[in-house]
Amino acid sequence: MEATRWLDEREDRAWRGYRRMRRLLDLELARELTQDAGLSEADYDVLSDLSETPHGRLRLRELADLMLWSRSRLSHHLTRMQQRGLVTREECADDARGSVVALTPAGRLAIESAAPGHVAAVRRHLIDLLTPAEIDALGALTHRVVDHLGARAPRPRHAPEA
Amino acid sequence: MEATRWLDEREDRAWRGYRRMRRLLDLELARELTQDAGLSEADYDVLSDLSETPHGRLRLRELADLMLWSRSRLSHHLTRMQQRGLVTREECADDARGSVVALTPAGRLAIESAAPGHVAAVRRHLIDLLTPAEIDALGALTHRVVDHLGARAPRPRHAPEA
DNA sequence: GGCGTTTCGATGACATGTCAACCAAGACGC
DNA sequence: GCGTCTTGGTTGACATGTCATCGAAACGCC
Repeated sequence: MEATRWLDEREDRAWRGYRRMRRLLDLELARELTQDAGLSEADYDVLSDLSETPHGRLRLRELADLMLWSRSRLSHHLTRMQQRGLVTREECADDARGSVVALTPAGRLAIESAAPGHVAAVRRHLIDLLTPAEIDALGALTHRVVDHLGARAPRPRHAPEA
Repeated sequence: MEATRWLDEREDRAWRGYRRMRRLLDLELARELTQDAGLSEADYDVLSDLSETPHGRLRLRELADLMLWSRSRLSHHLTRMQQRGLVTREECADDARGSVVALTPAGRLAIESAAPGHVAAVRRHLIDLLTPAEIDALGALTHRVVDHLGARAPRPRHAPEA
């Protein structure tokens, strides 16, 4: 057990800033999204990912992996979105266990109406506040961290554990 | 209504990277924290903020503002932490409505045992992956966004609304 | 002092997320 | 084909977060 390397002043500033930004940005984006479009961020992300696929369709598992959600969470959430008419579940042709999530016309309308406002909010509260160099730096740094974490994310079959 | 300024390739890369990092980092830090210290991130933040004050004490409202939590959320959470013996509520001398949250010895022990491991994890999965320049850039950029958002956060008394 | 307004915190109903258990069906070895 | 193991998805119990409401106390004005 070695002496802890605490964060120095600059590291601490970055870490605290990150956490605070995270929280404030979340609150504000969620607030605007509910107010302007009647969607939660979760709803938006589901609809957004679906709308980016060829036919607005994805296997439940694929969508869950894409969003880094548990299947359970997604299943519960889809049930609620289905009741609101935003998505439907269809049987899967090539795997009788599976189900396919599909965007309804209402769902497509919802995401298409919500997107411009949401993107504008993302710009207003984040992107447009950054210099081009900062945007590139943020892109580089986040992807590096994602790669690092991603490597350990999808735990191998039996989770050998260190 | 003007044409939407969608995100260009670099902006999109930064925005997606940010969201993905956010999620993965959260999952991993939370996982390690529960495993190593039996604390949730919420627990950790409460204990951490308390331990940074002179006597491990804060008014409930102050703590809520500091954490950007609603009072209701904090109140519920404290009830649970109190049952686990990590904090206590005390009456407030100068304001009979108020209550003061105080760290118990067990609470202080918990945060002091958890901190080194948590800081190490933050280093391992984020800080140590960044160059000094990136750390400074992250500090600068996040604080700018926080200032921007903070200005509109604490809604004025009667929330005049635009 | 008395009255209306605001703040503090707690609470209960409800929305959302997590976890473990489950069933059904594919995959694989033989 | 037949056991066995793994995977896909659902479900129910429970943990956590949100929202509206409430009572008590402080504040401000007269």
